[in-house]
Amino acid sequence: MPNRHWNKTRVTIKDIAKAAGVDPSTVTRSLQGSERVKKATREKVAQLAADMGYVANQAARTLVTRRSRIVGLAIPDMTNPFFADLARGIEDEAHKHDLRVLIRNTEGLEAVERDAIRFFLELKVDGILAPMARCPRSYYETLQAPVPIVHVNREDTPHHVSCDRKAGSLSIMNHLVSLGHRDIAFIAGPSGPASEPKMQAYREALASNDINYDPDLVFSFNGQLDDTNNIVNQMLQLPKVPTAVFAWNDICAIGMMHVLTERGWRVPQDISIAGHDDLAIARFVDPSLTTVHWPLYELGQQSVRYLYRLHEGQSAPRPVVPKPTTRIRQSTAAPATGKRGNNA
Amino acid sequence: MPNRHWNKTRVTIKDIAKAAGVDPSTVTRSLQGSERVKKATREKVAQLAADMGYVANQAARTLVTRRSRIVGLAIPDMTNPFFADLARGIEDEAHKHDLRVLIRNTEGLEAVERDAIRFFLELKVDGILAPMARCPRSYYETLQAPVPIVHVNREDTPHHVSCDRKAGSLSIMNHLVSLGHRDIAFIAGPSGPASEPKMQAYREALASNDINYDPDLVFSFNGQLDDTNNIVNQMLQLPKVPTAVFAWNDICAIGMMHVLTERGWRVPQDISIAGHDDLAIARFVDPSLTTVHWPLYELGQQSVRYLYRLHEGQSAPRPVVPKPTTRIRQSTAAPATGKRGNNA
DNA sequence: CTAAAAAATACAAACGTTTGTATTATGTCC
DNA sequence: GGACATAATACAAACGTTTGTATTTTTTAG
Repeated sequence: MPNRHWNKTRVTIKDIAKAAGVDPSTVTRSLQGSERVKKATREKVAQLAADMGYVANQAARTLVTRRSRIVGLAIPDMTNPFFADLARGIEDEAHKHDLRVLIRNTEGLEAVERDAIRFFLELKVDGILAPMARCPRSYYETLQAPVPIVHVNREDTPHHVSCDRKAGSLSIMNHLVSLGHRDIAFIAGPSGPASEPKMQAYREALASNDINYDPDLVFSFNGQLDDTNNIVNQMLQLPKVPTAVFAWNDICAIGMMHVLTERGWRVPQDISIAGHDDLAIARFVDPSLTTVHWPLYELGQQSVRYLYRLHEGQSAPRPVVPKPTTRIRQSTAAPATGKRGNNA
Repeated sequence: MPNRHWNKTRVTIKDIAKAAGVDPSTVTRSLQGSERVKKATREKVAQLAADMGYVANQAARTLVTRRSRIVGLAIPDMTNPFFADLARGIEDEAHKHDLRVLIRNTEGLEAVERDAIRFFLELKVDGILAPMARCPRSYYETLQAPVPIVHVNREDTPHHVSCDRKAGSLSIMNHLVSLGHRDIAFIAGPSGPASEPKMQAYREALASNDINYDPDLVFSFNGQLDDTNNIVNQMLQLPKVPTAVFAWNDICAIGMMHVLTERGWRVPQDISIAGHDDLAIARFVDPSLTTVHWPLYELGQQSVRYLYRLHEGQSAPRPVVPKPTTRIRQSTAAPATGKRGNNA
């Protein structure tokens, strides 16, 4: 017969104390492994706790200690593999500091993000990690949270861990130009503070190579794979189809490669495609994707380390994260000279 | 100057009470919107709370109410898009019951899964959702948790929500047989309780079509995209390369299609590939993937609903979830008659 | 104007830990 | 065997809410 009474009395530290014939405080200290309590007692308590199925009450613990050893992680879109390496870095590092990571999905919506932050604050987490947070800087500035909130991949907030957001984009743009491309499309991401540096890099690279900026060559990607269809449609209708594309991220780049191939365009012969992030799949697709390697794992690690320092009240120099680098693969080549695409 | 003192005194209900000149109990009731307190007082308190930047202490709340309005979600692999729809269903439904969802990654490891469960239990969540949990049934049976633990996509545990795990596999196998295939490979997933029904369906389908079961045609997939390379390698070394593959899931199927294409094998002309789950990408790849549509969103919804019922102590009939159905697309066709592959 | 009913608020205990301090038991040394 | 140090344990207050009950205030009605 399945258990139908969920509110059954739980085993508390007091119950163990009673069973062991000691004071609750001795039980706590035993469970903490304190040297202050005799080894025999410690073992007795441990045994009893196990036998009685004791489960600590984190709520009570948090209440009195005022710390939870939990860090909150607010993630826009769990399914985006971009967060895979990042989360791994975060969890690995958190584990080293005996911290637990709790994730909340924000769906990339400001309202949900705010709810998530508030939720974490109510939970009395020791700190909050917010990669690619969508809420404006002003929100975080006025928040005055009692625990550190560290942003990842964003540079305009009080506490953040990031790496040179323009360097990678610049060098991949220069790569395209050096191959001979002049009509280079840029696919911007969902708008927000994270979006600007790439755009800036795009324009700077054009300028420094004496190429005019043409707003018609800038498209916008909503983050969903399906959207690449629309983008390609728009792009192919241009009087002069660009010879290269610098896409917002690998997802976008791969999606576009797919659609273009379906439409009979060969990558890189007819059109070059470059991505951003260097997700695991980037090496795996055909042709393999030229992209910017983004040090996600390190960003994750460093952000936890930084958060921890702040929480400990230590002076916290902004962490150093390796520079992004370009990975030149097969999806980029010199522009075609003759007819391109399937309208030949 | 950035805030360096994180342990600064927090605003509590008592502070508000003092400021408003009322008792703390009145403040709580005001914040809860209780009719028992005068409207004017309620508004005054609300205003004060906002002005003073009050943030409730969930720990204290949980301690006294013995419920947290949080459900824990232990997920093996966040990056697997399989969980995208599932999580969406879960979060949508949870929201309806004013529950928050907290996610913890288990990396598909039993030890981490156990830690996650314990962690949730200590956090005094109202219930735990464990899709594709890896720990053996015995673990959950003996756990005697004080809150309901509901498994999703698994049928051997006390509380679970699932749908007919064999029906989809059977019908896709029959589809392959009806196309004329007799040498059908099966790619099994990471071992575990979730793995068996598909395998059973595979064998049953073979048996009912008078096809001998050949253990050489069964491979094992570790869940990582890269692994499809090894699988294809092994498969192509068989004296008689199968004409169709029923893959563990869409990820596996898509990976294999990719590798096969690289090796010069055409899908479906040279070999048919069928997947399982019907992820969003399944429609998008080329050729589009024949697969089993798995009602993930509904599973997510129902599991929360079921969990909630259990938690409320209500009688909880096992939820009904729509049957999985097959989606016949372009990756399956009748077997080739002549020479296949690139060794022609 | 008073008594009773209703509305609004105050009181106090409880939830399960942790931790500083006080107390008791044990051991050590001359 | 006493004086002391040390080890082991007990005591008690606190963390910030919630909630049942008691109390006060206001309203209503006769």
